[in-house]
Amino acid sequence: MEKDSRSRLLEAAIPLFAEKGFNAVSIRELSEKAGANSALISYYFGNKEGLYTAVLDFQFSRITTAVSNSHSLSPIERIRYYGKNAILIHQQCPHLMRYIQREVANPSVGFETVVSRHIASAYHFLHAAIANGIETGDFRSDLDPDYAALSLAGIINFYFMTKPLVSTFLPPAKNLDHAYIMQALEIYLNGVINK
Amino acid sequence: MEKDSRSRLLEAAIPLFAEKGFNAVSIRELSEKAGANSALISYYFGNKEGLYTAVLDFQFSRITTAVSNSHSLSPIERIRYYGKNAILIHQQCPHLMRYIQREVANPSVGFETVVSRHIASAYHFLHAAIANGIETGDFRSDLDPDYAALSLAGIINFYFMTKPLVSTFLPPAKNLDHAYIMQALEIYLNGVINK
DNA sequence: GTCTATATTGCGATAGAC
DNA sequence: GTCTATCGCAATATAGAC
Repeated sequence: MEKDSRSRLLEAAIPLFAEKGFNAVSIRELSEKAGANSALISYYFGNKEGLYTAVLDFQFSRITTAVSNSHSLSPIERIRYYGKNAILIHQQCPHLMRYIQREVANPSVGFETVVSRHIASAYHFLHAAIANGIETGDFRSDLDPDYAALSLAGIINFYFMTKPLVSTFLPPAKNLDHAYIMQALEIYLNGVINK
Repeated sequence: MEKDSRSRLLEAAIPLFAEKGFNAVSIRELSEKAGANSALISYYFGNKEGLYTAVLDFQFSRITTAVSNSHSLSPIERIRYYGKNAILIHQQCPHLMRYIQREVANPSVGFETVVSRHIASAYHFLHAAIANGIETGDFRSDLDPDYAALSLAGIINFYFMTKPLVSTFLPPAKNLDHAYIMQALEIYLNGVINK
């Protein structure tokens, strides 16, 4: 059973905008791939930009749901949880990282209302985990929770951001994501844990 | 004394392409800002794409020169050198990071010939520093130099990539770049040094 | 809700004068 | 080396039939 035109347009837009960017995708190409008429973009989303914002909304909501429901974990467990979850998210939403990159490099109209909020919720998750770890004495007391949170975000997310490029000069591995994240978490945790 | 039209076009293009992306900049806007005629873009660079590639070439060459002439440094010193240098590069070339992001998210025709090579040279610098540190016993022997190099690149560069966004929820500091990089290097070095 | 047809605008590129 | 003028094309958006 085929979905309705609105859904088909939205789903066709996800990989197209991700791979080519907003300007490089025409509503003709979009509607053709969706098997719908190009006039329906204006009908359902107002205009091309409205469709893009709808895609953003759909993609970024995945981030906030990912860092929810992880209370009752220890600081160290929450760090590991973040790393494992990153692998999962980018497997399930293979286009999300492109949208993050595009929005950071060149914010669209939906940046403030959707992008910024979801990124902030991920950041606050990390910040809380580290601040908590400093309190409990698990982590070094000379850490700044803001910088340490950003360091962790960097060591994990830079890999996914640059994966298309970086995997060309990385030795092949059967499970590259897992191998990298395990090593990265090891380095990071070793760097922040109180000894 | 004003520069020639070719130089003015090239220099006007750098911030424009960086901020808006290739497609969102018209040759009319470009030539207007450069104080030159739009027909000169074809005359000097073949077409708009040729101008973009010339800009890429100019921007990315900064990376390779940055990691040259740093022999005779110890592994740990080379790690710190990389961090300090990153601050310097992004101060001197404030648009470079945008080009890196754009090229990673959406490679242009100049990707293989210019982008890929310069990024690789930075990567090899880090890889060599870490492999050397493992040999000398400065760094832990269970490190994989590939993953460890990428971890360092991530902890440093993610900050610069996301700075426009992330500095909105980071507490203000008199020298944010320096403060972050010092903390990040501390975490990283603590994580890789043999104890 | 979906279609065709079209209005309108702006683009990149170039021919040819100077 | 620089300019004007313009060609040809592709883009988004919409009016109006069904």
